[in-house]
Amino acid sequence: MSPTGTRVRDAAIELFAERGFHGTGIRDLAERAGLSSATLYHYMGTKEDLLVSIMTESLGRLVEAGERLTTADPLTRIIGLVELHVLTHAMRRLETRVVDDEMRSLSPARRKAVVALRDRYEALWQDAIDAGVADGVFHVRAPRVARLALLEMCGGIARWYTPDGPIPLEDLALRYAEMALGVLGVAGPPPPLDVDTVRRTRALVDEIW
Amino acid sequence: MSPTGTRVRDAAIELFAERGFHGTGIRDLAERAGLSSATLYHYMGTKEDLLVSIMTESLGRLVEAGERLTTADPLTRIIGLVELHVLTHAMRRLETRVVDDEMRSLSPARRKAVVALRDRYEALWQDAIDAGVADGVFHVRAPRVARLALLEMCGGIARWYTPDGPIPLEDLALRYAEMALGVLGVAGPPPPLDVDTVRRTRALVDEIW
Amino acid sequence: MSPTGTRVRDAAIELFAERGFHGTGIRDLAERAGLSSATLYHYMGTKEDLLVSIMTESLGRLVEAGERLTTADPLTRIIGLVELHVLTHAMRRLETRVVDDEMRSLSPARRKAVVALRDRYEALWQDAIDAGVADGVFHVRAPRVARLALLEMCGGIARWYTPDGPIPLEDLALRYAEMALGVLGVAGPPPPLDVDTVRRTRALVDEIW
Amino acid sequence: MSPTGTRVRDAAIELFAERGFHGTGIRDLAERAGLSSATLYHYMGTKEDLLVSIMTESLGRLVEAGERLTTADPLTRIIGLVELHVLTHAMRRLETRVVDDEMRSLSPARRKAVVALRDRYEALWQDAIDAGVADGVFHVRAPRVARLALLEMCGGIARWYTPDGPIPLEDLALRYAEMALGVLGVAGPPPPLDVDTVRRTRALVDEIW
DNA sequence: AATGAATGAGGCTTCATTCAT
DNA sequence: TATGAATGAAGCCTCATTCAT
Repeated sequence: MSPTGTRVRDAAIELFAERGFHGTGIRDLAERAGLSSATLYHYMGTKEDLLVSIMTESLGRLVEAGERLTTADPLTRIIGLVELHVLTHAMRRLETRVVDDEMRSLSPARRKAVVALRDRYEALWQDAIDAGVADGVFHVRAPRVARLALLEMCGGIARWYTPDGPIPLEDLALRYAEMALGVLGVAGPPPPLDVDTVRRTRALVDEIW
Repeated sequence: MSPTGTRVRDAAIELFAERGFHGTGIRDLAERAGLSSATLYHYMGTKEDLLVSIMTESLGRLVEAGERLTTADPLTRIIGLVELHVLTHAMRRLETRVVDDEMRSLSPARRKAVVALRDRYEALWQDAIDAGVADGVFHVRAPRVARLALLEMCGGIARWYTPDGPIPLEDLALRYAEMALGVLGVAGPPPPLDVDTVRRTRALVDEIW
Repeated sequence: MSPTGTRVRDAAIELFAERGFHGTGIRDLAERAGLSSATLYHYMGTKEDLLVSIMTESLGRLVEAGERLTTADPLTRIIGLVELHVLTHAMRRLETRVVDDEMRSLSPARRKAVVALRDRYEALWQDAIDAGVADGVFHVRAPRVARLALLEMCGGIARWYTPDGPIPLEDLALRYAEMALGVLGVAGPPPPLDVDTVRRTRALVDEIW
Repeated sequence: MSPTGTRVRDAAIELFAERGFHGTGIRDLAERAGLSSATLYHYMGTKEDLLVSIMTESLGRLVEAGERLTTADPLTRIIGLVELHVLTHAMRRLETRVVDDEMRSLSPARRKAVVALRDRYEALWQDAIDAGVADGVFHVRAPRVARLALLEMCGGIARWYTPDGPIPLEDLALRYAEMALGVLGVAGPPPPLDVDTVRRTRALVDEIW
């Protein structure tokens, strides 16, 4: 993408995240990107097209990364997914917030494809949870509820994370992994829960973003 | 409040929850309430006043209910808070979504008071968690992160709950309580985790709403 | 219709006739009607709705008047139709110009109904012509072409007529009737071609408009 | 003119005729001509310049052809003018429609010259009609009205003609000539009304266009 | 010869709000 | 209590045009 195109995109991510899609005007976008509002339209279709492309790209990357983790055993998988989710929601907090919050702003026609992508991603979580329950390593009585709870819990970091906080991001990822295992009823801190795993997940994130 | 006033309020809750504050027009509100848009202004101040009053009332009740739970020991308290949060977010899912999602739509001037109320509520959680950690009954390495994670996890039910689902609400509250204790590193299912406690919490909700 | 509604309508008729639909801006309409452009929208739907309603009403009246003439013999009928067409295009020259010129400005969806109405009206002409040919009173070798030529010829008066001109309108109607009979190959001026007939047709116009 | 210049011109004729001047955007023109909208400006001045040049050239040719017919007697002249008008409006229906319909789209400054050209052309008609009336070969009571009616009638062919129709163009020209003589009150089919005359007029058209 | 980038002005329409009745 | 009428500001988007490359 051209540098200006990137500026438009970045402006949209910032503003949609801060003020919401409907709270962001075309003039706001133009001002943030340093363009006239007419020029904006050289770099996007409609405002909704811009939103869709942001969501699609972000979710697409998340799906791609998530699918790389599906080969491992359920425990390793869920740890990887938690780390992936937490890291991306911290490192890309603006665009992930847009994905998580602005689904409702899409027109039905455009929503379909985005929801399908999100469902693919959530299915990775559900599969890992179900497999862990089947293996007896997770103990939850309502696996679907657990998935929803975990996604909400881990994604929540995008609502408050800043790199200036007292806890380094890799440690935060570990804390979330511990909490997630608690949610899933895993007894005691299992071996894969160390910083090296987090770093491997982070490398994955860096590769795909 | 007059019956018509209630209709306006309910319409606003529904629409703000579904489409967001900026996605909802005065005309939408009027139509949903069965009034002309001019008449609307007999029952509200500005659109933002309406939002503020919805948020203030909802949060006010949550705070009031939460403060009734502060006498118990940390474990009982956190269980009560989780149940309270889950029950209200399920039973009043629209208005709680408005509270959770539309803070950013408030002008700075109006936001202050609402944020203060929310902070009071969240402090109840933080106090309970910190007390539990001090007592050695909770085992978390980042108590502030745990609070944020728990609130996000429990409030998330408002994004998907419907009374038609397969799991009765009281059971859901129990599941969330179990997951919360997992997050907090509590070992084994403790005594207060039964349906009677949920029912007591529900009675509290019914009393205050 | 409310007085203001009528002002909006009249402004639209004037401007659409003078500058065309696409050459008329919403601000032009508002200014001509003495309103703000926002207020305009209390009295119309979209700009296209306004155009459609003008065309539909005008054509509707023309059809209604035309259908009152279908009982007579072909010669009397065609004379009546010519007089009707000429009188309306002179007396209502602006709205008839809009009807005749702005069909192409309608979106396909809206065009359908208007074209159907116009076709109904033109069928009255074709039927009269065909009947006259069958009766041997008209002598034309291409009746469809004659219809098109006559309509164009008679409607053309809307492009130049002004009440201040040297020839009174009723005389103009007679001149057009004479020319029309010439087009249709009728030999010699037939009896019904006098001012009394024109006055009867004019009474019909006055009744229906 | 360069081939590309011709493409631009042809695109403009098509679109101005179909959608009107104000209904045609620069982008539409560019797309139809297969160029970018910036490149368009290498082949034209402003959009209005393009319109003016189309109208001027078309009218100029009409005037030139019309003036070749002024030597004959009134009857032959009017027949020639009718044939010329009908043939050009059928063979060049798009550009003649632009001439006939888009005069109002010209700014006053540019309109003057075009109107002058049109007036020169219409004077040819008026002169022929007046001469015929003076000679006693035409019988019309309002010669100016007859001119307006004839021009409208004959030019109308541009609104519906297609080469695929059931009647060959030369026959159409004859039909229009017959109708025109009817309008002018000429008794009986006079000698010059045959296909050979039409062919001569057609040759004139082919020479000048 | 050709175009991507740029823009001020304006396109149509809706916004939240007020006020006289 | 209720609303039709009214509006300045703003909504998203396209306009015709210019210019550096």
